[in-house]
Amino acid sequence: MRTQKVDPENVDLKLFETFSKLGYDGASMQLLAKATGLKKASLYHRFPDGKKEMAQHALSIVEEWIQQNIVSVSANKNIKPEARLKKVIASIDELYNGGANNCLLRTLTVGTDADAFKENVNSCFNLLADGFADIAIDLGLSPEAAEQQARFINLLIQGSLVLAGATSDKNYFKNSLAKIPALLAA
Amino acid sequence: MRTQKVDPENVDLKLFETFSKLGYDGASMQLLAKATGLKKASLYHRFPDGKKEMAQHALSIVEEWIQQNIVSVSANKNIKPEARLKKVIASIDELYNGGANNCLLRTLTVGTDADAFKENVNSCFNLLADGFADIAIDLGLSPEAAEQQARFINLLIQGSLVLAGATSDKNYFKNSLAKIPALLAA
DNA sequence: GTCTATAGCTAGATAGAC
DNA sequence: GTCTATCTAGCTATAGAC
Repeated sequence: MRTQKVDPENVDLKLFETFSKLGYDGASMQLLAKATGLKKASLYHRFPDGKKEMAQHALSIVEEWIQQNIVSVSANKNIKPEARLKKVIASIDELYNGGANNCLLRTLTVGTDADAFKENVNSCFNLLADGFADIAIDLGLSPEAAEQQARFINLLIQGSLVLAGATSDKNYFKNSLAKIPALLAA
Repeated sequence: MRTQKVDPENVDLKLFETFSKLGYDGASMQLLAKATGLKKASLYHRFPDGKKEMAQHALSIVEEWIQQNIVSVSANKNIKPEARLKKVIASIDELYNGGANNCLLRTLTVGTDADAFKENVNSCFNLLADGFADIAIDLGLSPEAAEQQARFINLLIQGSLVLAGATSDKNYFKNSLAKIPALLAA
């Protein structure tokens, strides 16, 4: 196996960023090639099933990110739940660049091939909710209340990103993140 | 002027629906033609500036809808604010088909030509917020609190539509609508 | 005002040299 | 593994008959 001349992790990042910003239909192969620094044919070498595979790969990157930065952290009983919550909120702040970035889970649910991504998008939202619910339970909420609040946090984040993007006012996002601790208090 | 063989209002509706569902990049001229029942060339006759004008037109339809169903109703002092609120919530429920439909204001903010629609999308969100704030003030909230809650309602609606769409669970939307009255109580 | 036909281009995808 | 060159199909948009 030859050495890859372009760093795979950077390719991953650029695919994620481009699909997040432009959605599936808006992210053309030309733009993806320019963003990654690879020619189109090279992208097809890495992703033989084409653009759909690239978007699915971007989704899988998000799923791994959620596992590592939300689910694993949320389940770590060695850390106080308050501290875990602070960590996952900081991670989400970073993921969305303080509210400046779109969410891939949202942008991939609109377009001609939205159905192809729905299952994986749904499972990402479930993972996120599971993470928040884990912390909420350790903070003293009932499992039912924890799940309900965790789902509401997903809603707050998505709504704030839509409004922040549409109005260029990141405060929607910042304010929503700030509300989370109170929502999970017993 | 010859008679238009295809009802303009139905064309408007289909443009709105198609752009809402698929976004700007996903709504191809072919699909728009099929949806409206007009051939591509006929669509260009009605919208000489092409697809961008069609999307802007769909946006303007939404803006008019908001004026008529939210802003005007919210400002109508002849009706009790509680009743006005009920009406506008019912209208929003209808607009989004109980949470089954995407929001055009959201889908047009993602894609290669998102910048072209940002200003009008922003003004639609402002109109919506103004409507809710109007009612909130009449319900006894301070102007500052009214504006803050009205913006939060926009966020709730958008977030709930994203989650409802991604998970096929309309309860996200229904529950968010149900929360609105309490949010505007003095 | 609507249509058929088509121009001109870009899309996603592939072949084969290196 | 990456590239140039290219294919076909789809895209937006236009010309011109009716």
